[in-house]
Amino acid sequence: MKRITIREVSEKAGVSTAAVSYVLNGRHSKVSADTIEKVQRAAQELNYIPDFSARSLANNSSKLIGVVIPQTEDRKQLLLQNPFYSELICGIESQLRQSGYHMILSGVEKGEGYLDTTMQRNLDGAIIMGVYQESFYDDLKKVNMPIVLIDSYIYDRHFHVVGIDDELGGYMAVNHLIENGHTNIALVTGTIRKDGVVEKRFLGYKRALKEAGLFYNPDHVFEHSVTYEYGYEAGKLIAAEHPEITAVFATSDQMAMGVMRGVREEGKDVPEHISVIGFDDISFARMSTPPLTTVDQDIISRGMKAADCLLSAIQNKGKELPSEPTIMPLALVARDTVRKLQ
Amino acid sequence: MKRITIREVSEKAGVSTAAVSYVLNGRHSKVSADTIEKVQRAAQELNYIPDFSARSLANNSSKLIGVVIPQTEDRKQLLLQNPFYSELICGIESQLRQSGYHMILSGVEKGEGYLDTTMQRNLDGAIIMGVYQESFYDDLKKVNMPIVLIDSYIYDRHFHVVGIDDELGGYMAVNHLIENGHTNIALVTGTIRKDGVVEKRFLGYKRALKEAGLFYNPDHVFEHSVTYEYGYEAGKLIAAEHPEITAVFATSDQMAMGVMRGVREEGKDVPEHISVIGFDDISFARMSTPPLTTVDQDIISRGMKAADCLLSAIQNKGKELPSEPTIMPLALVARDTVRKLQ
DNA sequence: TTGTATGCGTTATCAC
DNA sequence: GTGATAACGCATACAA
Repeated sequence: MKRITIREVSEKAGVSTAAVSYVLNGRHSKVSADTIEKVQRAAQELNYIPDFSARSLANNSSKLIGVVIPQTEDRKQLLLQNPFYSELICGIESQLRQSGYHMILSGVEKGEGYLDTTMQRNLDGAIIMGVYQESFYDDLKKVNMPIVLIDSYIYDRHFHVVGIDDELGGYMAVNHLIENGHTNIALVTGTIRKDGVVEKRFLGYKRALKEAGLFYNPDHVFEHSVTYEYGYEAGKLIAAEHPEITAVFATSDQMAMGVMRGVREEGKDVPEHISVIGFDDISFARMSTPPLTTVDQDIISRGMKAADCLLSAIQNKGKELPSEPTIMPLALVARDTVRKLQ
Repeated sequence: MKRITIREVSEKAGVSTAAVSYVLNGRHSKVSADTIEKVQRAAQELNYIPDFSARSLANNSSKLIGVVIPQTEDRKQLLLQNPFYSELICGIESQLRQSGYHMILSGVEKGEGYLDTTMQRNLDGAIIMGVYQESFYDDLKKVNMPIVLIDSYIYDRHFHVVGIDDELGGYMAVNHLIENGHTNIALVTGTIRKDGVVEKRFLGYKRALKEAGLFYNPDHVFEHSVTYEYGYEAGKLIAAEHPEITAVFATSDQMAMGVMRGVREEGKDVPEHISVIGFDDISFARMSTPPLTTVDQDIISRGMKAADCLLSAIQNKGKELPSEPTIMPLALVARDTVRKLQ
């Protein structure tokens, strides 16, 4: 299919290429109504489609947004199997497309850094999910483009952050358990890194305990990787060797599902013997057996919000945007995995 | 961060920009070893990163691949919540990135068509998942680029198809049920469209029945949308009003999970009262309760294969590639939702 | 208001 | 082998 250029449009309309460019870019103040009319018709009839590569070259603006998501450790694959990221992407893409932007979705090579892609593609901005090593962020600061971070507690004037109050979320979850009469509550979680989201949730766990006058028992935190498999291990352990535990807060829904499986494998039931609450409210949470009680963060909205933030940062190029993080709301969704004691 | 251009590299190396271009593009036959050395060092020291927009303009090749995935009907969001697509994307992205390509992931507006994006971005190729209306494919044929279809039975010389033998898959599933002594087997499925994947699976269902000398009963096919929710409805219906049915084949894992839920809601159990088998083996299949027996199509491999096909088609520009579809293998994964009768 | 001419960074076509 | 230089398609400063 042959490419229609701006020149052909200009010839058909009987005006200059400059005029065409003005009209098509909405610089209506620079052209007469008559020209606008002619150009628009010509463009229409020829079915003119601008070439973004050329535009990018002339403008230094590509209408391209980089979206980075973590990869699995072993194989070099995106962590997209985690519905949390999928749903985030849904939200992001929908907003971007409606604004005429496109999304380049990719993981990031361990050695290389993301700088290459950024420079090669003249990205207008980027949304980074997950947590990476320091050097990655240093790279990011060098390129002069708006960047939105998701799931990060790195507060730096170079970045906008769209987050949730993870500490509160942890608190809400554990408090719900406490309100239902539980006093021996385990925490099943991924590695607790300084300033990571799980650390905050962990802090919320401790605060809820403390406020209720309950004793924090380090033996009741099961910490490893954020996977269904580890949840399963932890669930078995809890059911088999910790008869005192009546409830567990898992810091992700997938882990919660693993816990339920593990508990069951040891001949106990959820929620009869052990109550479980998760975090995120991924779409599968409601499909689990029994349907999982969890802390809902409206993931898709969060993705949309991140995109919105980025777009407005791009538009306000130059003007500093407020550097306070955007905090999305949380809600406790009570389904069937928490039992009221007594 | 300032952009280093090819000109600066050429100056530093003391050669022409043409020489730099030759070296960097591996046209080593056109330059002396000495120049190669100098250019490489200069590029290294300056940390030169080529601009793909410029390259795209000069070459008419963008190193950009369009990946299209269906959207939800209601809101304009990607169907990425469906792990089937997520996993496909994982496979695709990993292969593309390793070959120096990037992926533009997007849905497609109902009215617009995909032509715009294609032309705007000078896409080198595209991978299309799902099924669309005729006009969409007509558009696709107009642009002269390699295209790979996933989940489609459109055999046209313009497209490569990376598929599975859906008929066989359906057959395998139902046959497994029959081997376990079931004779009244329901089918729970999305809308059966002519030449769609579910139609093939439906055909496999019927063939298995027939070969086993069983009677095909239209009342035992529950056909609506490919959702957890519909699976749930169907499951309830089956458990409540069809005591003769002892097993169901759901044409997607998500539907199967819904069926299980529905069955349970009516006071029956899986697999004690009703056996269930799914299709796809999404990552959540093993996490369901009980773990779901299903027909596994290695989704990630399929994504990788699709990317490989596309890349080799791009490289062989001009030469026709074999137009027979690539068929990926299937495997029955027996977990805990099918009970042996008697 | 309109058109001309130039630059954006690369590659490719030539002469040398 | 090597190096000017003209495309590629678009936007824009400047001249008209």
